[in-house]
Amino acid sequence: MRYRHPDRDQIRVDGVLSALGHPVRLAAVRVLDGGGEHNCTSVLVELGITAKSTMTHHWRVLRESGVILQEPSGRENLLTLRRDDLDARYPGLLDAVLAGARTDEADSR
Amino acid sequence: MRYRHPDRDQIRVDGVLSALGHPVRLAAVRVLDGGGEHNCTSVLVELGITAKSTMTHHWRVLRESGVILQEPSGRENLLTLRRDDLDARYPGLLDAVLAGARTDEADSR
DNA sequence: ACGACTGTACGAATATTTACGTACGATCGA
DNA sequence: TCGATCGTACGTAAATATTCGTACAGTCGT
Repeated sequence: MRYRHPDRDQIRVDGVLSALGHPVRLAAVRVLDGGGEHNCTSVLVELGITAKSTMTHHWRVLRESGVILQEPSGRENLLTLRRDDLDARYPGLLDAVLAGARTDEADSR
Repeated sequence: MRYRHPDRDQIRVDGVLSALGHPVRLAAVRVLDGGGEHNCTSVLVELGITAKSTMTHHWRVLRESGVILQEPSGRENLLTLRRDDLDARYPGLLDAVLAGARTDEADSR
């Protein structure tokens, strides 16, 4: 299956913010930002999510808001952060969000 | 009436993002960022919102997520952006979001 | 071909969000 | 004091978001 991703110019900041404004999705984005190759299951396991179908929903939200790319490869679905597009359209936004997530994490421990 | 605002340390980035991830609230924040003194009604009029009670709801979301301050003054409610707190806790985030909103606006015209 | 694996689609249940009307409390000016 | 103004509280309705189970389609290794 092939997905429709918004073009860089079609990305909207309110969509990005509401996509990232959910703990599970923000955590998923942090995993993708951590580097390495990821598919749906590997992130799901890392986050401790129980249902695959729940995660499918979150992937869709992230994909349709322009935050991630989903590329089928064999039976897997490779996931990447659209860092180039986000940095080009919203300079500094993604980094500020990721840094903020680290701040919160440090604070709650 | 006096409101409870979260301390700077209690602000969480997912709360901020989901608060800003709504077109009306993002627009309201842009108005506050524009400078000048604002109360609930002045922003409501500027945004063309119909119901005051709807806006009350959005003010609560923005206040409880730590994005704005609401300070009663006479019969009005003075609204200010918590720029200092947000900049201190999440450097660059607010500016990136506001710049992003301008990018989107320019693109859709 | 077979079974295991990856991920989606769909429907359902639940929870949350959004929007609005109405009523009310507090404040201000005359 | 009276009437107008500011904003909230509450209830309600509708829309959306979240989560999960089940079923299924496609891919891989043997």
